[in-house]
Amino acid sequence: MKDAITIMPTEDIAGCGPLLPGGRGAKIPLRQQVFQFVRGNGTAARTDITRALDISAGSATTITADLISAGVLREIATPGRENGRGRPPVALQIVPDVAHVIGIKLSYEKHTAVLTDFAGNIVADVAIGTGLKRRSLPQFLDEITSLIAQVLVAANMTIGQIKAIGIGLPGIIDHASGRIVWSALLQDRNEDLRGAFAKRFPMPLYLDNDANLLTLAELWFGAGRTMRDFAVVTIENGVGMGLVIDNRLYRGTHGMGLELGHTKVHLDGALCRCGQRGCLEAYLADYALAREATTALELPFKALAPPGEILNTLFQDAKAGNSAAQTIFRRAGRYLSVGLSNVVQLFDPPLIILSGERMQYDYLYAEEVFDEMQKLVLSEGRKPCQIAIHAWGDLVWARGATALALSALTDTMIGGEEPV
Amino acid sequence: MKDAITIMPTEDIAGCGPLLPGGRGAKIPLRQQVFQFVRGNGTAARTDITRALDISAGSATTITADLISAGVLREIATPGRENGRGRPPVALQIVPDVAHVIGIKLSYEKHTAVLTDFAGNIVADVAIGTGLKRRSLPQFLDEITSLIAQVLVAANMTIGQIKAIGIGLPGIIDHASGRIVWSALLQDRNEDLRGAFAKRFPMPLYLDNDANLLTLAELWFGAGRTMRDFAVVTIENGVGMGLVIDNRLYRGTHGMGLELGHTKVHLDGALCRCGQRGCLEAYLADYALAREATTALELPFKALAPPGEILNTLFQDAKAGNSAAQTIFRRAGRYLSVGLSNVVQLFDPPLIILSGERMQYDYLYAEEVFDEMQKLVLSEGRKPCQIAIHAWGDLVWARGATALALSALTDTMIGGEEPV
DNA sequence: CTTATTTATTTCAGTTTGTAAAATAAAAAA
DNA sequence: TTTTTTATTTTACAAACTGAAATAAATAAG
Repeated sequence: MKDAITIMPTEDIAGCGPLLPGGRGAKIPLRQQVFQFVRGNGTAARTDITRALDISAGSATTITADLISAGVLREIATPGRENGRGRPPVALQIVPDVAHVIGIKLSYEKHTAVLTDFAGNIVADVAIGTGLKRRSLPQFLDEITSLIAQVLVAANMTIGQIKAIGIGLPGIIDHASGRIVWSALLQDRNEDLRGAFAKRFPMPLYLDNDANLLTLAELWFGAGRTMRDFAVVTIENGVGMGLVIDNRLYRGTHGMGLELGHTKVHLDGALCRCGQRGCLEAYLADYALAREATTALELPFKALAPPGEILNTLFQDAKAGNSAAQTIFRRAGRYLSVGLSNVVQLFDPPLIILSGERMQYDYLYAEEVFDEMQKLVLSEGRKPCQIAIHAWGDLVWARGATALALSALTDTMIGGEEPV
Repeated sequence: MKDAITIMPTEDIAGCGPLLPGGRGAKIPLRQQVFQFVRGNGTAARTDITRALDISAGSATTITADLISAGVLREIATPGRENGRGRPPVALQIVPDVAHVIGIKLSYEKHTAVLTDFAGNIVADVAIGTGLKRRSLPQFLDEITSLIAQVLVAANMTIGQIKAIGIGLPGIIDHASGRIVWSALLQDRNEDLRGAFAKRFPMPLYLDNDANLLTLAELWFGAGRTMRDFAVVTIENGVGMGLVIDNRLYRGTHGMGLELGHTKVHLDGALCRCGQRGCLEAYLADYALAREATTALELPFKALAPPGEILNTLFQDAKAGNSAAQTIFRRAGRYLSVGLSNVVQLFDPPLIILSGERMQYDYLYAEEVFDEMQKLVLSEGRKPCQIAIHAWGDLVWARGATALALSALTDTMIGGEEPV
């Protein structure tokens, strides 16, 4: 079973964006396919395009000429080949400073922002802490404005150079309308962030929830680039999930599906912060573990200690051999197996990426957990689902947000539809 | 909440097949769109096509002329309009006897077959009982051959007129390769039914599992025709599920997802016939209820009584006020709530169709069950998921199989890809 | 140094799949 | 009859490609 688990390196590859064309048989115009291919590979010659996309050489010439005259593509000098016979290919690349975008992740304790160029290269990033618990929309906008200002200073750029902004936050977000249906960060519900943003800034704003941001980050910069279908599961404050089908993010019909954390794994089970009982999250999320920890470790009741700290103590204790602490992790691990097996059973992805910042508790991500997961799955004739563990830096989310902005921006600049 | 539940009539509408074009922005050729539109509506004039598909009148002329000369479409005399002003539209329809298909459902106690024309009209149907438990592939093929022969006799047709055959059966079926990875109907696993079939019959064979058949039936003939996305859940021998996304059947990556019956709803819970514990099916399927019934009703241990009979007794007892019997249904109902809420939580469909032959136990399909389901779902800003209960006759499955055959046949006759 | 060979790119004459607008057809109303 | 209205057909033309021949730019061979 061990070979079914991969610990992913935090590699640094050229190019960004999905490397496969979108939806089955979907005939997106060659213009976009070419653009995405070049962006995906960093640089590419016309022949590469011809071969990779299986189009005629004539089309490659016409389309690249078109994109070059549109200013989004350019030829670059190649560092002389070593063993070439015929006419040398001339490499093309995205013109990086045609446009820039900012991606923002808003969270409970820290907000981050990343500024990238049109080719997806990071130009600058900033992080700010926040003391606020729940904010009004104007306060929220002030925080966003401040983040934008800071990252512009760090990049030594002006707001006019930013052509799109992507924002992600936990909660129920309506991607299509740009409204925040509900979020623990805000005082009120159903706030029209896009509308309010438009009164302060000229460029378009794209919103999504944080799990989708992470999934997008995997699709654009991570393990999912070469995968047509995969699922992403993340355990942080809650248990989040994202799904890519046919190289595009699947958001559910109303854009509020994939709430893995609130699927029920026990009738009348443990209490979840959503008010329900038996949610997967109530066995796995940091607050759930912290809750048990206060009992098991006979900690003094401290309402003020952040769950993160309690968990670290708990983890140290477990490592040191405290069997109560170990039980807590072990039970959580079993529930993780159940949750993952349900994902496999329903979505049948070839790969599940466990992704996020806090992929650290070995007890949760132990081989036995994945072994048990595979056992819980009907395995008649099934290829076992691969599991990849991907620990990113804390900029993942914001990078995902830049992907959101970039893909929308590409839509408007190249025309037509892109596989977000 | 009551308005969120619909009991569907078994209507009889003209036309068949999905009424909406496939995948988002998917540019399927107009030729196919036109064909599907006419088939979907039963009859349609060129103007209807022009307006509905938003194409130019010229294209309508060209394409219909093309389809007419290909022999798949024809003009029919219209029964004079009542209040028409201008030139009367001339109606077009699919030529029904260009081709015929047979759809077959193979099951534990009964096999059914339906023969339809190219427009999807039923020409004949047959059902045969079967005493066999587990068969060899040759025995299986003999049964299929016999069904085909009988339905041909009933329709007074010859095998040469059949251009495609669709077959569905419970188990793990590889739709793409036409192999039966595993089925309780067969002795051996990984049998190449398509290959074996090809040695006896000249026409192509399309295979799928029974839950997908039912979903296809809803998409082609039932409640799903006007829905872009919906889920189908069926409770029979097991708990099955199907999903339509963007007007096409979603099969999971390896074509073996959507095993709702084997998602876990209880760690170390009730024993399922799959060998695992805590599967949803172990609380809901007929064998699970029958298992409890033998305890509660203090029935003599009868290994021979079929679950259906035991269940009927149980149901009568519950109706008569036996509280043990009622508890059994009530618990099953609660688990159904949990299963459905998990479906909503993960897939977020606007509609779940509870479909199948045996939608009869009011205790399971009571309003309270759906009420509880809605309560189990995170409902912040969410439109409540509609529930429709659709009790079909026992030909549903075989009709779904004809849809499988018809859609593949259309592919080859009209060219290109269809949203199966 | 010149010529062949090889590989990359461009040019150019179709083809396919549509559209838009004018022309034609067929009916009811004036 | 003539007008009006709606349906269908015709015709010219555009967009997005393809395939094959022509051209470019390099190395290898003589």
